Amino acid sequence: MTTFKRDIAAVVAPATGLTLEAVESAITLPQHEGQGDFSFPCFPLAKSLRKAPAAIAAELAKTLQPPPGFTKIEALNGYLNFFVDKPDFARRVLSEIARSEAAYGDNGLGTGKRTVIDFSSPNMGKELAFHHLRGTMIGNSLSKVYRKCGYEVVRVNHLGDWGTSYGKLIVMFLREGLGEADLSGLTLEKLNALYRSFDAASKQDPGLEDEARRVFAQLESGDGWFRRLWSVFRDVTLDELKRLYSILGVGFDIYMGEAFFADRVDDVVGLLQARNLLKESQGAVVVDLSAFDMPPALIRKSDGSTLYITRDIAAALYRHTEYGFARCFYVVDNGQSLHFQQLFKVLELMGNEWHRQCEHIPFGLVLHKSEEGNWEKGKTRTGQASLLKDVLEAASEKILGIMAEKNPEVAGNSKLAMEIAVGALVFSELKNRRLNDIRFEWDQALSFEGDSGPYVQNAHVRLCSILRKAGLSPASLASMTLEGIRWELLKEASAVDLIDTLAQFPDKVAVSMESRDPCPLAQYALSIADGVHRFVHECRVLGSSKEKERLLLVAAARSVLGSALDLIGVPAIESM
RNA sequence: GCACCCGUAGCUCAGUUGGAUAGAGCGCUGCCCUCCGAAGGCAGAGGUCAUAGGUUCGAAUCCUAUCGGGUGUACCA
Repeated sequence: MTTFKRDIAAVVAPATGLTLEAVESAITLPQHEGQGDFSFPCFPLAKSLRKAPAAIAAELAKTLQPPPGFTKIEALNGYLNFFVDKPDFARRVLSEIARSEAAYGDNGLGTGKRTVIDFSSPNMGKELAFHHLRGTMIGNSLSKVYRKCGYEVVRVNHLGDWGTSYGKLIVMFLREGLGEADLSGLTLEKLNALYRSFDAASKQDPGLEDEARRVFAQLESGDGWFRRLWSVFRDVTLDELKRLYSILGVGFDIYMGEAFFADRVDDVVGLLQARNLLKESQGAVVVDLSAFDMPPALIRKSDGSTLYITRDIAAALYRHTEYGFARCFYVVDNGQSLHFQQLFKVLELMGNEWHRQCEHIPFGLVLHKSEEGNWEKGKTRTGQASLLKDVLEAASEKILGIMAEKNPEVAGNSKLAMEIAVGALVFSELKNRRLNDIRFEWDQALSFEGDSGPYVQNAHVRLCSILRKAGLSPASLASMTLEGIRWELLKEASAVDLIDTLAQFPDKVAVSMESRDPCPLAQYALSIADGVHRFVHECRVLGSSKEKERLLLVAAARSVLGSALDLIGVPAIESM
């Protein structure tokens, strides 16, 4: 794509007096038929040339020679429209895809740089709710996209395994008369129930909150029994967590929770003190941020225990010295933006120039309908938010029914049903821009029609099916010879459009990276699927006189669609 | 009050370093399986891009204000 733009720039720049870069970045892709394949708008030239844009375009169209690979240049509405030589375009695009395969779309933007991506990061003792899927899959996708751009990526799960919540769990555990003997059979459901009963009990007895804080303070100062309970609670949660991650196809390089940083907070306090940033206020130790129009950062509570910003400072310092990151991303919901503003400001005040390399990647909240009928942030503890495992299960069950109805060959394949369920749920999370709030409704979450994961997966399935019937494996692109391919035969509108779409993949990868949003790639997967469905509908592949050419396009489309699906975390299945 | 985010078709949303005639899906009206998978394709209806100003040759996109919705705002994470 960029090589085509560069070729155009080489012709246009000398004639207009603009730089190559200026021309290249001004070139756009036209939307409508008859406008060619690449356009250069002549409007900015009107002032310097003191001529109407339409006249400039007309004159340039007359005098310029089409660059190699182009057939003609036309002027229309003040635009200079460039028409590619279709067979040559097909040759260049498909050859490149065939040559690079899974590496197609790679770019070296991040070569030699390391990026830490902190995502998912759930709290221990609580079930994963549906809304955790968003951050988890955005982080998962971004880590793949950044890897594709050459970055070395460190995926960190910053577990919420420290804090007053543990005081609450321990208080309830003891209140219910449980002990060592009950630890072996402990489940995450039970821990969740403890949270709920704590909430109920503390409504009756507000003193319980204080007790929980006291217990946490004891835990933090090293109480052995409490430490033992904490450790079991954490393990129980982690087991269930990893079960769900494996269903989702998500992996982490490091599970390092807040507890790990708990005994580094004294160092943080020391550093803050050395910079003379600390101040006592209402019995607590804070960094005053009023000069920056922000509430103070609470470093230590009045009972001496720490808060999560203190541990986040410790974690940032640790990550910087340990990984020497070029970038450190925090994929956390938009509700925490003030926290991250405070965190980055404190890092700056501490004299860390690298605070600029830290970035909050916020995403919109999942809203649930309250009893009053308002849309608001769901709460796991009140049971208002839906659990991720329940949604996954309901989705795969429904899909199992659809499979039995549509394709007897795969009926009863529950593993496949789960892959389709994951594809559906993940795709619907990522097809919209990450900052949009999402309203959770069961019938919408379980809707698999239209622009959905299954639709995109189905396009991949059909390509695989054609390749299979041709006696080829889905990944057979590499083994196909380009010798004797008659490129001019790929001339039907659906074939031409599909090739055009495939050519855009590298640009979409870069856009997704720059915007730190998987959405452009999800939308792109959708447009490949559209193109695939139209192509296989219009153009018979097997047994056609153009079988060799069309089979190559099928294999190339399969390869690019597979890459796109992989980047957004939707399973690229081969039958359904 | 202040801060962050959102407002595009009846509904859910793409489109955003400013470019030509604003696009999908769902729902609605029809059409297409002796044809590699119909979880598909084709056609139709549906829009003052929240509102009002501004910048510009050009604004859904940038700036300002207003309205509406979500979230956060000192000892939870």
